[in-house]
Amino acid sequence: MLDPKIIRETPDVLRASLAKKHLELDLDAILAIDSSWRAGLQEVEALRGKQKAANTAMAALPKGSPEFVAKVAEMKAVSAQAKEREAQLKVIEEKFREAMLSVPNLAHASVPEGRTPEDNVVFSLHGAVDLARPHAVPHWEIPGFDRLFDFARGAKVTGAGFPFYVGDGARLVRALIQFFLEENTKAGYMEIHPPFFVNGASATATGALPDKEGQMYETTPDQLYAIPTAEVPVTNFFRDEILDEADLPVLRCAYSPCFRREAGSYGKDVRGLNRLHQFDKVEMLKWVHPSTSYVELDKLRDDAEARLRKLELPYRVLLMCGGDLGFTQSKKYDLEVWSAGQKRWLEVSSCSNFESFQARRAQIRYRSKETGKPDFVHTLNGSGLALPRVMSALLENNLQPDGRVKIPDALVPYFGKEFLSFSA
RNA sequence: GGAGAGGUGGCAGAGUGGUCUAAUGCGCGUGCUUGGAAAGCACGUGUACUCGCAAGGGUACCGGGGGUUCGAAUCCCUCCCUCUCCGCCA
Repeated sequence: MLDPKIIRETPDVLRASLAKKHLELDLDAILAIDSSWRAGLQEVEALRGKQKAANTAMAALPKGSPEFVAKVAEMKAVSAQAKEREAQLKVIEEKFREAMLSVPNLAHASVPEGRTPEDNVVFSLHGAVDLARPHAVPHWEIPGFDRLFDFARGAKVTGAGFPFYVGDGARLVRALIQFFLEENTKAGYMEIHPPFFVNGASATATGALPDKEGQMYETTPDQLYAIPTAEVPVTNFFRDEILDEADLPVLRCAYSPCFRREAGSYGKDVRGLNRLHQFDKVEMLKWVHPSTSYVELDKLRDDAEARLRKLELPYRVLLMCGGDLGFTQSKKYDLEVWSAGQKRWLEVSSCSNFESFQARRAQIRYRSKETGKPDFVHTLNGSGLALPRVMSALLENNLQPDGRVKIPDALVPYFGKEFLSFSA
């Protein structure tokens, strides 16, 4: 959520940002709701004041006295009017709230112009892509792949996009989760193991609702949402709290499975491990002082990159253009790993600064030492990392002539052996 | 899932229809005192929205929502949460 003052006092700033993000919004309608809300509020407050004054006066009067009875009759009318006006105000308030939730976050000045993913800027490139083996195959064509990554049985038991990981496949998942958690903890992110379902309030606070309603699995009859990312429960960890400024920045990491309906996805993007309804991810999150959030974003991105470097995977960093930025982000980097068999880049991490957008929705603040007053923190998060596409790259890039997959040195202690075998 | 008891400010805890902008204590802040500190004393100490150039006003908030009433922390309904006991169970 944006500060209503931005809409009210500097609508042109928002208009410029909307243009950069290529989003449409009827600002004038929101401004009209806002001014009618404020007019109504003043009216209601005046009536309330009248009631309060009468209340004080009546308390001093004898209960059955003529003055008292007269006052009751008089205040009955005021009370009825106040009730009516309040009901009207409530309707307007709800409209205003909904309107505010439909306002996207501002884009940062450093976000490049552009409309489509093709307009994203290649921020940096790491590792030698031409080292990739020319004869590498997509991971789903590797002999024995189906034994370790059992999509058929997953489809039977649950549905498409819910694979079983078997034997060395399961071992690889476990090793990567452990590896990522260890590395992140060493980098200063305290580990959290969150709930995998959240309520509507939490989903709204991070922007998953109402923006991505159809993308989440929803339970009945309890109306809980299966988390699309650990970002949702963990960001809400401090919901409605005021943090101590001295504790900032707060760093956390969390493993969770992620559940996404991915309605509307199709084609080669969804082959093999590229896009699943359930996948594993370790997420990194930060709550920071507003003055430091862009420095912290760079550090966050570098932390995510460090995981890929340690796994010896070639990758590139994209700086997302305005049109590809998303509803809630102010600035975002995507990390893409090179997948030698598919000969394409696969997104494995997304590092974003939300500034105060999430903090305002979730009411996460810090108390400023300077003013003594609470102010909204800035929140950031980034994958560190998402597993399936990292596995795609590992399988395809590290496939040996004998059909085994070389496990990167850094991962061996977690995997327990140097090669993954499809025949085991 | 069933029965019962609860949910009040940073914390503890009083308040069962009217001056509650919530007693009292603790904590915290400033000052006095002191060589310095403690103790003691004095004063202060929530959040949000809104009006105003400002000084300074106003309104709301006692778990959430709704109701009764001229008036609700207080009465009624409902939901959520916590605790105790029972049932079921990894």
